[in-house]
Amino acid sequence: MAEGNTGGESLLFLTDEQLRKGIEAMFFAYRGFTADPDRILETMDYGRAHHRAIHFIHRSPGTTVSNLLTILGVTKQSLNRVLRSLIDDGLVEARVGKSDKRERNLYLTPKGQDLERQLSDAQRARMRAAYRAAGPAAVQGFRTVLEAMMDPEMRRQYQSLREGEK
Amino acid sequence: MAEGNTGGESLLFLTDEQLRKGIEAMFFAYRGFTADPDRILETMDYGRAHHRAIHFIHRSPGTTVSNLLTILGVTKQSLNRVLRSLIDDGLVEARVGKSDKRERNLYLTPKGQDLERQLSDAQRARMRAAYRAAGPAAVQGFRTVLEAMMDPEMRRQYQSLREGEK
DNA sequence: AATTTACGTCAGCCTTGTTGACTTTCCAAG
DNA sequence: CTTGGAAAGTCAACAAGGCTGACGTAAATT
Repeated sequence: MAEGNTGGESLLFLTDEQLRKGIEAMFFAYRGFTADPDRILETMDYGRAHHRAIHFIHRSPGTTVSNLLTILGVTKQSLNRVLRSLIDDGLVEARVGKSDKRERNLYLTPKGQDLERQLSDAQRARMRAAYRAAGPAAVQGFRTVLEAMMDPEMRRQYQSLREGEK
Repeated sequence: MAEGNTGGESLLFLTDEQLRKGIEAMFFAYRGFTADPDRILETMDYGRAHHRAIHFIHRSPGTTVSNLLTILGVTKQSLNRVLRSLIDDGLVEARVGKSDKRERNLYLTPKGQDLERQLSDAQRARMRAAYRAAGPAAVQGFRTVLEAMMDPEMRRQYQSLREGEK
């Protein structure tokens, strides 16, 4: 980490100007981040809300509705509208919980997995290109800052989602 | 770019898993990023759209409506609704263009500047905390990756907005 | 048996995005 | 000087996706 940054670690010069640049970088980058999936989604009858649901169901197959509510941070009425259309269209399957029959365990159907693939391929392609252009050290810094920017509760969600990985 | 990825980090292992982590980091971090201004805005009658307009008017005083349209990427009808409420509430002033009288040059009134301060103070505080926690090298990487993630046109917007700085 | 939890749903509201159509103003080129 | 077209504003209608509140049902928990 001994970067060419003004003598070792030094102090951070956090001028308002620098911070404002960071803020705008987030704004413009997030637009790019969602642009590709958005283009795919709008050809179907879906939006970003469907994408988010699909992403996290793919990510944690068998997750319950209330888990999803916590992660997405929306009301059940709002999620239900989205989930309903995905189930009706045969992209998501909701199985009654085995141990607790009040719960619904959510899974992507093969059709749902197809769409998930399309969407995440597009999003990963952009992320990959950005990572390549920026280099490994930058990637590390990118993730570090983003993690520090999350609300504590969301950081826990983010990190706990990483537990299951190899 | 002399590709600094030769350093101890070796080649980039861009597994789908790593890319997915980056994607989720963006998702959760953006939530944190907007959380503080959102809380302030909801006490008034404003939303994120008002925040964006205020931000970029503050940023480039005297900018025209069509400049703003390009930067924000929305329709004029959508922007107009937001702009109208800001003008009616006395936060924004629209002066008829001096050289071209069809244009409207937009400025924040003192009242508008007050709100801008409030909002950006909140947002900067979080950004500052994240930067401090992550360190200077991480900040550099953060900005580099975000910039690489933008659409080319947005990157130009982002960079041209930086020209005027000292 | 009573209460709580998980989920679904109906109804209605708001913000913020969209199209399409139309007008006014005004610069600039013919 | 006339006219074409750009810039801006406005009206109307609509959709996505947030929200609240109220209510129902089945299952688990106490």
